[in-house]
Amino acid sequence: MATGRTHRPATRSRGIPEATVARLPLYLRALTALSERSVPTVSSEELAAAAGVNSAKLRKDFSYLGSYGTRGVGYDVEYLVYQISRELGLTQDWPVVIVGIGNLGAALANYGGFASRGFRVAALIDADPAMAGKPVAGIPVQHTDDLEKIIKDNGVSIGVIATPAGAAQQVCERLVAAGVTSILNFAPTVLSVPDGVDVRKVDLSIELQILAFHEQRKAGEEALALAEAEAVVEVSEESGKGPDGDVPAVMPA
Amino acid sequence: MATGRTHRPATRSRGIPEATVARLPLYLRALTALSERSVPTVSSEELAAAAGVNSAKLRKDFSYLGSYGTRGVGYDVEYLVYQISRELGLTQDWPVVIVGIGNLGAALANYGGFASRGFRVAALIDADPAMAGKPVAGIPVQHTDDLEKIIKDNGVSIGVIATPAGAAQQVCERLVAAGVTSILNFAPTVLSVPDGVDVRKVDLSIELQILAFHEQRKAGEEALALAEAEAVVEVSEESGKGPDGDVPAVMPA
DNA sequence: CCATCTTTGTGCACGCGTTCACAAAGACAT
DNA sequence: ATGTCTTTGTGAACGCGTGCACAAAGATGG
Ligand SMILES: NC(=O)c1ccc[n+]([C@@H]2O[C@H](COP(=O)([O-])OP(=O)(O)OC[C@H]3O[C@@H](n4cnc5c(N)ncnc54)[C@H](O)[C@@H]3O)[C@@H](O)[C@H]2O)c1
Ligand SMILES: NC(=O)c1ccc[n+]([C@@H]2O[C@H](COP(=O)([O-])OP(=O)(O)OC[C@H]3O[C@@H](n4cnc5c(N)ncnc54)[C@H](O)[C@@H]3O)[C@@H](O)[C@H]2O)c1
Repeated sequence: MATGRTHRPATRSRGIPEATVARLPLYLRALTALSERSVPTVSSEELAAAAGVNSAKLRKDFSYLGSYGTRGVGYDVEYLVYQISRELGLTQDWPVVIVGIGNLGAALANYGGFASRGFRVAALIDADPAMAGKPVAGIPVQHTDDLEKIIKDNGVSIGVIATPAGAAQQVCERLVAAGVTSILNFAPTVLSVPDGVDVRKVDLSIELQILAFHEQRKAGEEALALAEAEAVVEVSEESGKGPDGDVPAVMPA
Repeated sequence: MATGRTHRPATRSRGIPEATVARLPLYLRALTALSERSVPTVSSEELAAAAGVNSAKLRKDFSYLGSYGTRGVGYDVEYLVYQISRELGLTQDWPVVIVGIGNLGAALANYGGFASRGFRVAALIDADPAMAGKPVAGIPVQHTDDLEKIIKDNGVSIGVIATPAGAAQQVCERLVAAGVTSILNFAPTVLSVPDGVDVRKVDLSIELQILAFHEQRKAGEEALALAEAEAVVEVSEESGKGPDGDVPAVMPA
């Protein structure tokens, strides 16, 4: 998802696969829930079910972190929570700025899930002078003019962009110039960033379009199945019509 | 990202790879921008740059849809917009319901990017009786009691869940029972759904944790590089310390 | 101390996705 | 018509991610 460099120079350090990294938060969430219920140990099978993944995959994922399980018993919940947290860098505090405090930015600022994992909203930034000083989620909004100073004063390395698409690239450049090296982008634009900066994007519209594709496919197959059931004896009379019009104009009401 | 079934029984119809489907919206967005600037044709190289992908990948992606390019020239923008829209199922209207009209749900309801791509917010649903009837983004919020009726009356097949995590699974089950077959989940939970239902999730917390991992890795490598530069002659005196403590306690200020 | 039973950790095979590299296709000029 | 030049479409190689299946590890009970 990193837009800047799709080509990754391989996680050299201890080489945890990117796919594994993306699942660690999932495991952590499931483990935290178990921890809150004071469950002492958990098997790969149980934890995998809770996280919605294959148990072999989970075990392989954990094997990249080291041998933290006990054969015949399972994994110690508390210990694993600690190890994964440490691996993800959640044992330290990450100050985050949100730029663009509109509908979405305000919702993000109000989101409780931030603080629960070591992420702290250090500042809210918006270009609208009318918003400056107004508190959102208890934090006063600051003006874009002070962006660089805010970043540096707070030692921020993670920025969230929730501005309109047109402003995103420019905001991104200012963030990066000020020292931000990780960006979470909600604006529907491709951000170009220098090497060494990670970008991840969240795009509602893309997710919906992917769902629509599968939805259409389901409807198409259904219609096809119906057509087949009806025209069992019917012979193809007008085939070879080209690559177009393969899906008949059967729209689900 | 589909949580229900990670294992996909292969897109049988004409077999467009899942990875390609996920990129089509990206191409479509770039093409739409070109179309608005009245650019008639575009080469794979240019379009790939605009979409932030490799040009060979883009050409291969398009090859799954058919041969829509002209060698020596490139692709006809308008034609390609139409073909991709058709492939994604965006030539028809998709009524969508949003369940859970809190901070996030309200932001989603206010989002303009919905309508622009054939998605129409058919209804807003919340469990809070105090919200019933109140308009959000011009649409009156309806109570959860009527969920099934709303789904059926509007022929909704795509649902968005923006409730607290605790309510998500239950809401999901009601949606599915009422006929919804595609779900976009914003709640931080694993949803279990029957076969034939697609689930995609958007999880802010997970994205941030992935960024934190890389951020930590960057800081670690930097510290390592510094340490190496300092201790060029220094011999390892206390190695073989086990799999722990590999990253020294050097935290970025 | 030994047998049994559970569960981890991983070698291996397979399939998907990515990228390179190039032949073929066609536009365009002469 | 012929040649040149651009750009597509794709065969092939490679690498990553996934999941099976099982041996090794260790707990537990007698
Ligand atoms: N609302 C959603 O649910 C949603 C969903 C997906 C994506 N998005 C995207 O997120 C972004 C924000 O959406 P929104 O609905 O909150 O829009 P919005 O118009 O409500 O808010 C945008 C905010 O950004 C501020 N802004 C504009 N230019 C800026 C700049 N240069 N620097 C700092 N701040 C600036 C504006 O003052 C405004 O407060 C958009 O790109 C949108 O496409 C929104
Ligand atoms: N706000 C964010 O930026 C953000 C970001 C990421 C994830 N999330 C997740 O999205 C979800 C919503 O977040 P939020 O900040 O809007 O929370 P919120 O508390 O503001 O809103 C939740 C809404 O859901 C409604 N609700 C509760 N139970 C319901 C039910 N059974 N049926 C229908 N509606 C019900 C509540 O009445 C409330 O209006 C949460 O799961 C949260 O973790 C939010």
